[in-house]
Amino acid sequence: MSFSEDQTVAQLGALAQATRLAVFKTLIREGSKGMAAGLIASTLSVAPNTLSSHLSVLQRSGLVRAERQGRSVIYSVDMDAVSGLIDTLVHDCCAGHPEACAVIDRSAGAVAVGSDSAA
Amino acid sequence: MSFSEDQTVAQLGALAQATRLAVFKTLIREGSKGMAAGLIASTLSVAPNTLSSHLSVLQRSGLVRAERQGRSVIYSVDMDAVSGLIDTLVHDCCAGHPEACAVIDRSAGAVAVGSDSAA
DNA sequence: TCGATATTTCAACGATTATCGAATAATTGT
DNA sequence: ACAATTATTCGATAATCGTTGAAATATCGA
Repeated sequence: MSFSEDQTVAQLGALAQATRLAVFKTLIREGSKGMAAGLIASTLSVAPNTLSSHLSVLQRSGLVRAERQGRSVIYSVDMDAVSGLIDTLVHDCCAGHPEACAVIDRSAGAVAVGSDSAA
Repeated sequence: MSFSEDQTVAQLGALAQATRLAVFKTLIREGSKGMAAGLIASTLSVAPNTLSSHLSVLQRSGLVRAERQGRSVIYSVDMDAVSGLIDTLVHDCCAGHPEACAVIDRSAGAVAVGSDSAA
């Protein structure tokens, strides 16, 4: 269920750019309903062709899906992939040092570390 | 307590490179005791000067700290920064759609989403 | 089929990145 | 002061990245 190191790097890289992170956040907000490429472009004031290349990076990383719908292409976040990425990060952080995760438990608030099903 | 978007991008970018992700994992495993730059270099078979530039990226992002100890420079992970990054990611994922986080809760195993103190 | 809409692809460019060899600091022991 | 150890900085180079304008593709409606 976990990701290869290469894929993790690709997914982190996909989010490690201001425009793409903004796209990601926008898509997350839209949920499973997704959003058309053109609407994302106008919402974020990004040129359609520039956005297209960013969307392709996000899609290639697996964090985002695309589905043609008439003239539009609807993009949406693959929540399983996102949770997998977060899972990988959290798992790496706890590697060999479960007590290190206490920090995450405490300061994050929204994240609680429990069983180790992620191994 | 949260990070600016720029800092989030910088931190994701710091991890979005194979060598740096390997350094990060190695340092996580060493915990608060940290590890000398040279030892990291030989452990990962990376040239000292190349590693130095990667360490500087990690340090500039805030994910990693450096402390001079005699001739060596000991690097260690700032767990607060790591938990902050994970917190930010999780928070973004839940933005406006708390039910989306159910996926994280289910598939991640090690991550459970509870109260929304991250807002 | 034609024109309009929506998106992607292509070629080119400047900017950034990862790596290397060599030179430069900083620290320690003699 | 000198040599040895540890790490960083400096140029240079090849590769990758983000953006742009123009052209191409796909879909729909008249």
